[in-house]
Amino acid sequence: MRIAVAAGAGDGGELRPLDEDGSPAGPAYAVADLAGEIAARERADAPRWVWASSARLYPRLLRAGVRVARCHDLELVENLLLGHAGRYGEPRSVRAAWARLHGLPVPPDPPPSQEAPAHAAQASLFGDDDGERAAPSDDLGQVVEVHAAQQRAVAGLDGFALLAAAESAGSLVAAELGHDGLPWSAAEHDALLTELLGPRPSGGLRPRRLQELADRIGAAFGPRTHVNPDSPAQILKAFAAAGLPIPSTRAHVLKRVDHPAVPLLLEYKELARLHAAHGWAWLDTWVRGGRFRPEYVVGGVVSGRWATNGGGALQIPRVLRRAVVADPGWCLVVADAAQLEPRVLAALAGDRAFADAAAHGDLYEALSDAFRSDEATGGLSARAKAKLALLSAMYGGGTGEAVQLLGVLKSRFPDAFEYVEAAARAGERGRLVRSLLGRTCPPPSAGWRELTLAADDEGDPPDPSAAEGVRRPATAAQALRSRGRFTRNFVVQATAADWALALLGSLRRRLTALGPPRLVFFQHDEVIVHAPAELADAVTEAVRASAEEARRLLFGATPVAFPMEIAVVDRYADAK
DNA sequence: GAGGGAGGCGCG
DNA sequence: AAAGCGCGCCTCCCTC
Repeated sequence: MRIAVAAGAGDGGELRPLDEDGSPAGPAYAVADLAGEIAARERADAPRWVWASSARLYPRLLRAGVRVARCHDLELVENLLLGHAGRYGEPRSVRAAWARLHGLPVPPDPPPSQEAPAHAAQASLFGDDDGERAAPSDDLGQVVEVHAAQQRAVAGLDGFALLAAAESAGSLVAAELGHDGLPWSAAEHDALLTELLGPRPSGGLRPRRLQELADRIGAAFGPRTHVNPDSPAQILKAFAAAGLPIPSTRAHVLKRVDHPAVPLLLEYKELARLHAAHGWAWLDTWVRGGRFRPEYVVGGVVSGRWATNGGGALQIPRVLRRAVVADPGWCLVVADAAQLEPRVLAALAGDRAFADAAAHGDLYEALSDAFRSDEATGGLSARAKAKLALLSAMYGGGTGEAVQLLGVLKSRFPDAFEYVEAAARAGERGRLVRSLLGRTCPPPSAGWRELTLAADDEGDPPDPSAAEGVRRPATAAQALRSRGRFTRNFVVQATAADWALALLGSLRRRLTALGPPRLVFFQHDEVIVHAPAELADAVTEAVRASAEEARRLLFGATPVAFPMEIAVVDRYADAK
């Protein structure tokens, strides 16, 4: 059973029961308390809720204490359908979708980010929690019509029903992650910063440790020399003046330079980044009541990975993991899909030998026999060679010694090799590639087509569009290779995202059955569940069962295993 | 003073 | 030793 929902401008809204195919199964009706009505119908029927956008609607329900099991997120599904049709980036709102159905002018999507938590404090000045109440109310007729059209479209595309359901489940998870928050100890965070940087400085001053390093860096270049270590340009100049010209100030470049300033600079860079990106200012902005509440953006990455809006939740430095601490009597179940992308390739390609190697344990170790005899890459262990070959195949690398290793991969695991090669060739021809469930890569830009059509053999002209200021490959050959690397990687990364989404949906359902445990973190191939300590084993089992369910949903009877590395800990830093 | 590109680095 | 894919977000520094 499905129920379409249109949120009103205030607390009310309109609803209408639907059949699976989207046709109305009863009359529309209005209610004054939408959250209350949804709670009641959820208890009675647990329908699949059909609404414009979980990101806009569901936080309001969560604040009212209402959780739902299933939904159909029209904006996210519209986005998937548009992408599949090669119309990536067209407006995805219900209004826009409805206009397209009727051949009417399509309104642009409202600019994102107005509902970001960072702006919530500002918005509340105007009596507005996070902007959703100010949004114009949904039109129930449009919701019903767009949903029916989507159901027809989805039914005609292989895998898409699962993709739409998984993306929608993801939208519920994302809102719940933002609502529940990651347990975060401000005291631990502050202690770590103080340990590494010195006490919190007042004003905009550098912390003591950074100032010391900055002074010593200047002194290393000469008496009374002043170099701002935050300025790559000044650092380059200082090294040039010292007779050591360097192409950039990246850490790996500096490491090869013999100069007393180098170790100081490397330490400065590391600490300065921690201070700037995750220092006291971050703590003040993002942590409230012992929780870090990032805003996840489902489908924020073309491959189907999630992005976040502010707070950098997907880039939390490893040193800060000691600030992620379970509540007393609770634990963190930290679970990580081991070697997910090469396993996905193994399952996708149906390469018998490769899939057998991926059937259990350490995939790279299992493959390493094939690379043991390779002489070309001296120092590396056979396992390291196997890993390098795989990464090169999936990322489109393969310069230098990796060329040799790719040759081994090609001869020993031809189907796996061919799978990514075919994706690369498709990309170079300007074609679209898709994940297993049908998520589709964006088409190449007009500039790419122009460049690659204009000069399709060697001797490419310099890029005439450079004047536009857009960073572009200089030659057609570069553009082609770049696009090939993108599509080559897309098929693997996007199918890994399919799998992760299926995992999340399954795990969410199992955790709901357990009661108190909550998903509190998700990062591409890793989840954290916050649970009462006595439920740790049950949660661990739920994670394993979910990984297995995701494998079966995507790949059926593949021999490829998707093992989870799971740790039950008090703090995130103690996992692996 | 805002805006944005470049350089750099955090995560997977 | 580094590189090949996908991101967000910091500071610097230049342009408008």
